Amino acid sequence: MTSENAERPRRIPEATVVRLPVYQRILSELLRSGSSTVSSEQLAAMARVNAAKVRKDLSLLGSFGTRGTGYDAAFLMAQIDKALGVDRDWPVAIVGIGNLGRALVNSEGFSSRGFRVAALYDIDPAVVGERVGPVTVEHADALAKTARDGEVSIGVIATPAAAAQEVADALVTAGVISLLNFAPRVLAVPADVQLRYVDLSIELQVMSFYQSRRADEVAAGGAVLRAVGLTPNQGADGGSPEASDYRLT
Amino acid sequence: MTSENAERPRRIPEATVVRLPVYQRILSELLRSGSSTVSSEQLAAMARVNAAKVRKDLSLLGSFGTRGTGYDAAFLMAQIDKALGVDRDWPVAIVGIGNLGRALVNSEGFSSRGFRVAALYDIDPAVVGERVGPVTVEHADALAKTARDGEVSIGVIATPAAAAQEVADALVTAGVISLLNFAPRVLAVPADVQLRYVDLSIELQVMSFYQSRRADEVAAGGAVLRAVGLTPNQGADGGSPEASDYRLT
DNA sequence: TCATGTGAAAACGTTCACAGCA
DNA sequence: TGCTGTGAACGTTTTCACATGA
Repeated sequence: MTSENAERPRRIPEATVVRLPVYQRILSELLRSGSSTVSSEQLAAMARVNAAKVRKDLSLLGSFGTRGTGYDAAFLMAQIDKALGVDRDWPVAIVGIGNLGRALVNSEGFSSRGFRVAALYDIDPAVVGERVGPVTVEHADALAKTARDGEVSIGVIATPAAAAQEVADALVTAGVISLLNFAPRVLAVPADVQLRYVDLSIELQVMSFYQSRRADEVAAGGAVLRAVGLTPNQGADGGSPEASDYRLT
Repeated sequence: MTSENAERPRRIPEATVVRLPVYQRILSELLRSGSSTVSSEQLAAMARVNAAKVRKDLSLLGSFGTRGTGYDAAFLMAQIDKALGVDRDWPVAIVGIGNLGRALVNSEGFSSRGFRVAALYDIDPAVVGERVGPVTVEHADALAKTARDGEVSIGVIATPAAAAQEVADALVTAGVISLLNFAPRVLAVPADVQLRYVDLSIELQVMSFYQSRRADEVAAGGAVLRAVGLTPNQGADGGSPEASDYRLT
């Protein structure tokens, strides 16, 4: 009962879902750099994953490649957009218009992929009423009304940690069921609300794990010899060419 | 040959590694709210995962719990810090001091977990020399020297997309082997450089997938009835209490 | 000839269920 | 009694290897 049903909607594993936007980014950059077709091997190198994985992922959406040639980049993008549901309208509200909120509003990764900044909220009187990017900042109290009117599909929390839970409550009460939280705070929301965290400190901790593990391996002497001394874009001496081959422009 | 070796360093799966910082955040909030012990069930509810998973994750680091009681929050935090390598010094450099860079420097999730802003870089003459947070912004040309002196362990890229690759090259050439990229650009780096993306557009696309999938289910009539109409902090009517029980203060 | 698409196998991660201990 | 720690069962994801087709 949804508009069209051209292909069977095979079940897409979560692991694939998080990779699809990565392929989108790569495809859009390949297109901008003039390529019109791309092989699973190229995609894999740029995404830093295995080529078979790329093929499996893409084959879940349908058979869009051409044997002996590869994939048509523009066509593939459109298909992934469809699978991700990005071909619909996604009005996004951002709450908290500090440095982070402003960075998000103006970020290139925002509008470039079809997402629409529908509303901005803050409680600071000095900010309310200001025009940031495409819209004017409203007082957070107005949130309930706007969201209830179906004018918001995804809520982005960019407030200080102390306000995050309160904002999440307000968004949920207003009927928003997808929250993206940039505040370093654990949020309590009902089980059927989609909630994702974007958190500098979490990322840094993961990086520190891998870097210190590597340091330990080196210290233990069991490590491979591919130590430091790497030259990214200086002439390759014919060693083992890997990921950085598919460098753009 | 590293300082101490009290427990065997069992191999920690990647999936666990990304959850450990989440537990850390929860623990630090529990501590602040006055709790000193925590059960796997509480941790699980707040992290929105299965309790068995929490126990498995933690048991990989050692046997730190007390049967019948739970885990000592402060002690557990210290153990996880050790496993993640966060107990070392992690000087971080941020390149690109726009709105995003400033938001990162001042972010609560930064210093609160022991990471240290060691250097800030930009190329805008209006910004170079300015003091932001704890340090003064240097010109990006100075990057090579500082980093080579071992003064940077993790590089954070917060520039516009157009400059991201160039900055990544500079960081890698300077010997930085862990990069965190906030720019919406695919980067080519040598295989042994640790590279992670933090990307609004990727997150939004994942959210849109799950929300549109849910919409499809509802439209198809096969969905559960747990539709909208949720009340997060308004009185519970005795239904099925779930995650939002463990709400803090 | 070259690169996709896909069964089948292997690796990995999650969940169950309960023994063991405070 | 209550909650951890963990083998064993289960499910998912990755990888291999090759048949298939442009």
